[in-house]
Amino acid sequence: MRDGTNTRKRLERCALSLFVKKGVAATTIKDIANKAGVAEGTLYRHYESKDELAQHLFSSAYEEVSLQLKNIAQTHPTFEEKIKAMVHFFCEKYDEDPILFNYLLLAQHNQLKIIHEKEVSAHEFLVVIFNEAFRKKELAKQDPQFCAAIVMGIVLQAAISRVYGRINRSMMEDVDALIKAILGALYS
Amino acid sequence: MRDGTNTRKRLERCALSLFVKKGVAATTIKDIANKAGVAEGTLYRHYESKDELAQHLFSSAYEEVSLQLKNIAQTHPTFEEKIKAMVHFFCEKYDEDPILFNYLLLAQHNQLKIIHEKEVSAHEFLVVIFNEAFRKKELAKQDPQFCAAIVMGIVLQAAISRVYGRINRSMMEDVDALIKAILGALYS
Amino acid sequence: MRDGTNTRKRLERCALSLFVKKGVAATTIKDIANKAGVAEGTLYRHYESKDELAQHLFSSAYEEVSLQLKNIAQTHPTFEEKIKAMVHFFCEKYDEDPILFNYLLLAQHNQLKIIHEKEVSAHEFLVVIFNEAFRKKELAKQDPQFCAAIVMGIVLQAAISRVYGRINRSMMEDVDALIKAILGALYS
Amino acid sequence: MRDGTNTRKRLERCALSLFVKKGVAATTIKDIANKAGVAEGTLYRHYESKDELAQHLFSSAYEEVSLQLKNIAQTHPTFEEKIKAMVHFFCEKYDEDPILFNYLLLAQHNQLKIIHEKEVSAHEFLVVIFNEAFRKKELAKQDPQFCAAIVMGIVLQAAISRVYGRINRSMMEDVDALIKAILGALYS
DNA sequence: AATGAATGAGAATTCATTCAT
DNA sequence: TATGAATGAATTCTCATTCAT
Repeated sequence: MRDGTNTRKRLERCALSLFVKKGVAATTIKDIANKAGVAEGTLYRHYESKDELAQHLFSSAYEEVSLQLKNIAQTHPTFEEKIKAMVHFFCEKYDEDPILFNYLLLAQHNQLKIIHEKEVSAHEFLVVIFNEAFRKKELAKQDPQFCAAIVMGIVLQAAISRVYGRINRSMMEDVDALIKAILGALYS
Repeated sequence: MRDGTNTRKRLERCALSLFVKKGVAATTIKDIANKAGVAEGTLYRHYESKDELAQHLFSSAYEEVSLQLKNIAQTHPTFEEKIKAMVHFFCEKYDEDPILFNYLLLAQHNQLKIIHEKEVSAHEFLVVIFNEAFRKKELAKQDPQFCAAIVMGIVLQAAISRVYGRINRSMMEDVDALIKAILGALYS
Repeated sequence: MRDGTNTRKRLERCALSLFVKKGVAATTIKDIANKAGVAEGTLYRHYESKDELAQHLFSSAYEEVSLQLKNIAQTHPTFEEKIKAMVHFFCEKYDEDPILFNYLLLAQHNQLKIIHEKEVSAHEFLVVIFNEAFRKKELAKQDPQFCAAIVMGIVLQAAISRVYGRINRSMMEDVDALIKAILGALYS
Repeated sequence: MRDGTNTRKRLERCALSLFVKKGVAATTIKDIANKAGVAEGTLYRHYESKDELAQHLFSSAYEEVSLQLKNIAQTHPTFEEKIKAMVHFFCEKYDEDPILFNYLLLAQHNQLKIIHEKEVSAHEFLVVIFNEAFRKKELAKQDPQFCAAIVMGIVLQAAISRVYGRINRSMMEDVDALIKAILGALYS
């Protein structure tokens, strides 16, 4: 009996790169099937619809990253260590699978609503961490949402610069600079 | 008596908010016409196509902002003043018309072709300014693309936090904090 | 401005005859559009889907007939007169638009569930009438559902015999014979 | 160890109830396979196609019933006895396997081609019997098609009332009432 | 300018059937 | 015999655009 795992993986990778290159709406089932070298109908054996595929790609990656971020935050005692570890983790992950990460970055503006409902956004984690830091007097009290925006903004824009080819280094090569910038912005 | 200018304006505002909420591809002519309270065909009295409308909305706003940004950069002598003025301008513009600005922000992920063709993204302005600052020793030499990413990241994420309702203040209320954070990140 | 009423009517008549001839499932949008001489997309300007069209054809006709039957039952005092008038009405209606009626007959096995929910089936009317007749001692007490089945069975099968070409007369030509048969069956 | 006969029987029963519930066209191979707890492909070990299965279910039951009906008609001398025996047989058969019988009843509206090809519908039997009765002066001369419609209508509607749960008794419990009604209708 | 019915190309989806295991 | 992944033709449906009014 044929094993569909391979086809499924191929479909996901092909869809991913097309979604990143052209956007979900502009990518057709035909595009994906052609690229994956299967018939159009095959996609529907694995996913109920194009949207479900787009969703699945987003959610599964997003949830995994979110969970790991949470873990990392918990295993580090001080605020500064938490931030360092999280940025480090993010850079590592990005370099590991830039296409998947690019999808995560670009898709967030369309699919984040769903994630919002699940209340597991990275943004919210950061808010929790900031509130804890304020309580422990590790950082001068400010709007945690504002602080979270700074951290997210710096890291995400660094990644987006890679999407558009403005920076070609790996994220890990900039990890220290990123951490320094973030802490500089927060402690300024 | 119907006034064509009014219809046009209404179509643009309705299109804009729908484009921001659902994305250009997912917004149909019918959506726009319904929201504007006109017939579907009416849109074609004002624009050749949906794409032309999307383009027009982007370009007209973008051009104005670009021009003003360039102006600001030229009228301020030092690097720090330039940055301050630009962030100030950005916040002001955002508060003036958040929906239009959100469209400008989010469109970068959908209509990149346009921006690239014009080769005049805000990012590129920043790179020029950074290179000048390095030349003038106003700032320790670094990768200007990296620096630009930091500035853009902080400002854009602050705006995006407003899109998602995480921050409800005006941008101008945060303008000083934003400038402080940016300079803190750059000089760290 | 073009008036869609004509197109709509034509679509309904064409759909109706195709549904009767081949069944709803076996009739394609293309079939209907071709027969009506319009583009396939046109159907969707008038109905959300093929199913909605099938449903609409059924419901609107069924509801009208049910309502009229109810009226007739109320305007006749005795049980026998009620039955006579209802059978008369049914025969008249059938002859007026046999295709629509055939659709009603054949579709009932697929769509009657929906009607059931509305509690307006002809069967239920009959039950009410029989209960009243039992109360008034116009008829020996029996299971009203059983009696209703007899009335419905005789009338509907006479109509179905026309669908399949076994009988070619109009229903009105058999109206007296039908009434006689029904009363004979009930009073036996 | 799997027994092929069992699988086949299960497939048939599952298909049957689905065909009755949703109609042949609306029932998918997947539906049947899922309900039977086998893979989709398995069905094709037993039947060439979905249509062959639908056909087979119909034909095998139909043939048996037809043959027995013919037999009954021949072994009873008088018209009244023939009718009584046939109704009796019909009720017995229905109670024996209501689902199969419902399929037989409802299939006439979907698979008429088959019946017509065989030209041996119950309706035609009745016509022959009626013509004989007219010849023997057992019944006043009328349109045999009309008479057949009365008999079929009463019996089928009684069965259909069971499909829709309006009557919950077995058919055999109503057999005498049915015969009385039929004769009442015919001799009226 | 405005309308909204009609178009038709193209996209998404369904599903009976085949086939490698 | 059994499996279920894969196929692909057929079908449904969408929607930007055109056009008669």
